[in-house]
Amino acid sequence: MARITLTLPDGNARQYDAGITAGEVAADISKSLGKKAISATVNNMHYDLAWPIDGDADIAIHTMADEEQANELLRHDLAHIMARAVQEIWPDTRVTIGPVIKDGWYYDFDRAEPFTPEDLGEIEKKMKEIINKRDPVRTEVWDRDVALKYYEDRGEPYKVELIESIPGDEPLRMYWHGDWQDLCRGPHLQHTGQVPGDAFKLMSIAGAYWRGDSKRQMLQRIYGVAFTGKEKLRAHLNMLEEAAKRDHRKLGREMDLFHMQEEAPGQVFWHPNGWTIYTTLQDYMRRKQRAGGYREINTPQIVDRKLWELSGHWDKYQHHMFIVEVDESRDGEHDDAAATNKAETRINALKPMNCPCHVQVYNQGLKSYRDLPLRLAEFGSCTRYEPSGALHGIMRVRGFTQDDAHIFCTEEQIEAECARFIEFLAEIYAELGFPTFEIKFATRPEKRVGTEESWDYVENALEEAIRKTGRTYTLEPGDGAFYGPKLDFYLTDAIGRVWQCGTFQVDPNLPERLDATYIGEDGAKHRPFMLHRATLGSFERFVGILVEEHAGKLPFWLAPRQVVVASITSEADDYVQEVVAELLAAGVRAEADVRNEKINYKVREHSVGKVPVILAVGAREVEDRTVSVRRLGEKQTSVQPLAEVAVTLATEATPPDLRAL
RNA sequence: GCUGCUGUAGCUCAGAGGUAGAGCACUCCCUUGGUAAGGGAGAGGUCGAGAGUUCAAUUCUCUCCAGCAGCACCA
Repeated sequence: MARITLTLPDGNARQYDAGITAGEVAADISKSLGKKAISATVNNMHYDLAWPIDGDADIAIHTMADEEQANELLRHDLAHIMARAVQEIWPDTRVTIGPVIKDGWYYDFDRAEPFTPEDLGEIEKKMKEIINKRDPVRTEVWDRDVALKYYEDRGEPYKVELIESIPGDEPLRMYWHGDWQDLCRGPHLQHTGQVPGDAFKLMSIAGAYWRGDSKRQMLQRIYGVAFTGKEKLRAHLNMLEEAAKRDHRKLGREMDLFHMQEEAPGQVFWHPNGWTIYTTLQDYMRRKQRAGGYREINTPQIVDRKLWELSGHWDKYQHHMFIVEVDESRDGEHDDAAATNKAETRINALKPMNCPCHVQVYNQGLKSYRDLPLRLAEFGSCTRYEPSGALHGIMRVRGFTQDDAHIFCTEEQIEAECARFIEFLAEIYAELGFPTFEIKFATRPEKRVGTEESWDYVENALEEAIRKTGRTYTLEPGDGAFYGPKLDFYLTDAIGRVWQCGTFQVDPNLPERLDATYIGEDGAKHRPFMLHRATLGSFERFVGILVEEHAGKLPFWLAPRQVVVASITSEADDYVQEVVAELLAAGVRAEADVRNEKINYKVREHSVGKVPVILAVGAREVEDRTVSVRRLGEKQTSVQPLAEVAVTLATEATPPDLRAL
């Protein structure tokens, strides 16, 4: 029997017979470790205690104290336990797959009857029974034929399909939780009793396509969350509650930022408060872009289909466009007669993107290589017929405005423009309170146009640009557009949700289709590259992110209502107006509250409304020309001279790019 | 778009086969109150839209619309 050497994390090496299991190793190290062990990491692979180790390896034994591994195991075991529970309650249910995800797991089932929320309780109860039984977990490796036959006989077509999709040389591993069996890569715990029965919860039921393919069967997915202890579960549920409180749809209503209604699904009715945030952000971006070498333009909203046919969008994205048909023969007096005259009907589309229009601006007049790089920016209002199920508050809408720009440049300029953009974006994100962000680099997809050399060059330029900014990125191989690679910029909000905002895409295709050219140094016509880029993405989404990130308590300069001056007695009313006037003159968004209400009431109402500063004035303040300053979230107040407060607040109200250093 | 759920006053929600209720918000009155809800009165609803069953539908059934969760999508 061959001998192998296993090296522990402390560097200690031990000799064993090949084929020893991780569990046996743990027991050999110490009796107590043998009891506490749940799994092992063997050469960076998460190993089941029951799996044999065949060669020399680094090994680390895990116990429940190793959060990462413990979570993975217990969540995966819970997936199996849940599937078993479901099949025990409803034997006619077919099982499919059940992976571990962030904070928990899901399992997809095929069952004629829909699961109801009440069913979740029943399933949970059954799961707890299974956990209490402490059923042993057992694993075996099976031959393909045996496995296929097994699942065919049991009428589990999804499992059969799964096996057929697994490459032939991979071993098929089976796991049993008690008598219940599932095809599974593992690893797992040793018995069902190791799963903490009080630290999991079934969360929701939803539809999900088999194999993620919308053309295939829709299954029923049950989501669960699980942790190593019940305090952690409670903390997680608590976090979800907090997240719900800062939902921009809820805050949007509470802060009177915007509303949406049935007649215009996916489009925003901005109220004064929300529009203040929006325009403040837009003014800021306009200044940043001007300083960043962009020229701002504006292009039409409704464009004849001919242009979309030329650009290629009519072919591929027609179903995502709002089509506007206009009878050109209409004269306003004989609508009925004219409407029948189809020959004069003109078909337009609301622009779903700005790029083709920007090329039209570029194409006016001859361009020289001296004009490049030419950076054309537009706060472009776009309309897209997004699928109904995709809409989400103001984060995913049908009508939105991008902080869009297209940079026309030569191939050699791509790298510098890319680096320049990353710096541009990084500064803006930092000023808006997001010092860190993630870059995803999407490279050439399977289906693509262009030569390999060109892809090599452009991908290399982007990579080099990122490198020069000293930033890191994650590679998304094959995720690029069919015409070129792209960078996407992601922000993480205060509760860990990730949002795609910025983007940078290299496009040699559209200039080709729309025949954009420039005259080179050699006097000949050349084809420019087009770089699509957006910093915030869309104002709608970004306002939503800001609201959620700050739980409505926006930075002072972005807060729609910055200061409320509240009278304590009506004798102070005149002074209140004076204070408001002085603050307004200083550039602060101030308003008066001289309603016949107690100061307690006013403080509460404006605090709930997330007004960052409340200035209360009564007889004393009138006398001394002071104000009592109360900051949102703080209990104590301080009485300060009005003149001083006006200066302080005026400074805070200044956007970050205009502040003196 | 798909699966499931939901739609009652501005908001949060209760309700029942016989044309509706609470709290907050709103209006008016009293109260001039010192930092998170003072008191009283009043007004406010084709119960998402349409069709069907019924003597009778907001309630039951169907269709549509919108929203929510997830999936798919996000050029």
